[in-house]
Amino acid sequence: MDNNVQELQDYEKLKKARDRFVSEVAKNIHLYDISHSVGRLYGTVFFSEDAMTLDEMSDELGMSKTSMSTGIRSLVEVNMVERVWEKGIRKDLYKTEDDWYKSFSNVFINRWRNATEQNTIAIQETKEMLHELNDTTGSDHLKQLIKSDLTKLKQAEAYYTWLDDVISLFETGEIFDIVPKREPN
Amino acid sequence: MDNNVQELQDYEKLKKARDRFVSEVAKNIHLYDISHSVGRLYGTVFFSEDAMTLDEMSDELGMSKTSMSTGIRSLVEVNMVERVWEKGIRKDLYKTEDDWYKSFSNVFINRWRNATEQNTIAIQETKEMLHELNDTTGSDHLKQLIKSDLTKLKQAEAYYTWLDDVISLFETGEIFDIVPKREPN
DNA sequence: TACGTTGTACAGTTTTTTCTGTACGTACTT
DNA sequence: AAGTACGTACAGAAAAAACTGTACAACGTA
Repeated sequence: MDNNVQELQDYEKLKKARDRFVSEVAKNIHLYDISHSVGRLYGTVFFSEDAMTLDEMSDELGMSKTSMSTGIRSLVEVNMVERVWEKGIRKDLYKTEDDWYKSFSNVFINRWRNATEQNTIAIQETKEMLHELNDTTGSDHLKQLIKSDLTKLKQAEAYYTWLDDVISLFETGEIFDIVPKREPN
Repeated sequence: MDNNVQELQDYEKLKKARDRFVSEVAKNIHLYDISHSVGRLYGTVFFSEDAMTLDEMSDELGMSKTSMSTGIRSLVEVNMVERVWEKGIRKDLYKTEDDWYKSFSNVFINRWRNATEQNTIAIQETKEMLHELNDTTGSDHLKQLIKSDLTKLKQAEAYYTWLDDVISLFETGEIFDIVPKREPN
């Protein structure tokens, strides 16, 4: 039937349209420390009408089920995707967290919080090492270098403290008082 | 001489101390889309008393001069490192931008601004494609899917608009009114 | 209990990224 | 003009990351 042919072509067009967006998301998702194809995976699940099974994702993306499994897991870990249950369905089902403010902020906050924490610890430890060295060494030149290093570290430390404050802004949700959420129109 | 031996050991300790910090920076620098070893390179230049030449970096890190060249270039491109001139020195000299607020914010802003822009464009285009399809298709089911897709895209769009606002906060420096810079103490 | 389904650990392969050495262009020096 | 020093383009090597197929454990079903 002609109608069916036309309809199939139309579905193809839908796919194309979706793909335009998914490709772009995938291209930029690395900013959230997520790989390109996991980004595509996210996009695929995002557009799916219903929650998807691993097999469906595998079909849709033409990739191994193993990849889907690990990919989805990493998305679940950062709360961008959640597992859902449906009566009578034995397979695991997944859907994207639909609040982007939540899902993306979340990833962002976790990664950056973690990094600043680690860096701050490293600064403290480095400072300690330098102080100790300063107390034990007899070399004036070395003491001079240490002094200069400490100055640099203190500046870095100040920056990380600030960054930490910024992250808190997001963590507490205060950011939404300053930059209000936008309503879809 | 015993004193010399001791002093050498002390310099080693200085290196170790610096390394503690540099390693951590390198570990987390990927959040700024910079690779691990370019992160180490940054750290090395950061601690150097004087501006460094490519050869010095190469020695210090035990890596090829070619790598130093490309690494430094990428750091210069994102304004984390700058080239400096010193009278009588023919080689290129580099030092780190010492205002971390500037250097890091800069990288961050550029990358994210770029991503949101591209994503927003993609959303617009996808929306157009969907609207067109909606106008031409005869399938009710398809129209339903399109409607659902458009809703999702509008939500994403709202999120990106918000994100764009947030980035502007940093770009304009307004963020510092809200979260003031910290003074090193 | 035997059998089929589903998800994932793991080892090996493929792909991508990073790193190096060579070669060469440019610019300074003599 | 010839010689030397310097930075980088480019091609290939090495390393890292991503992907796949196989095998198996867990669980449900007959």
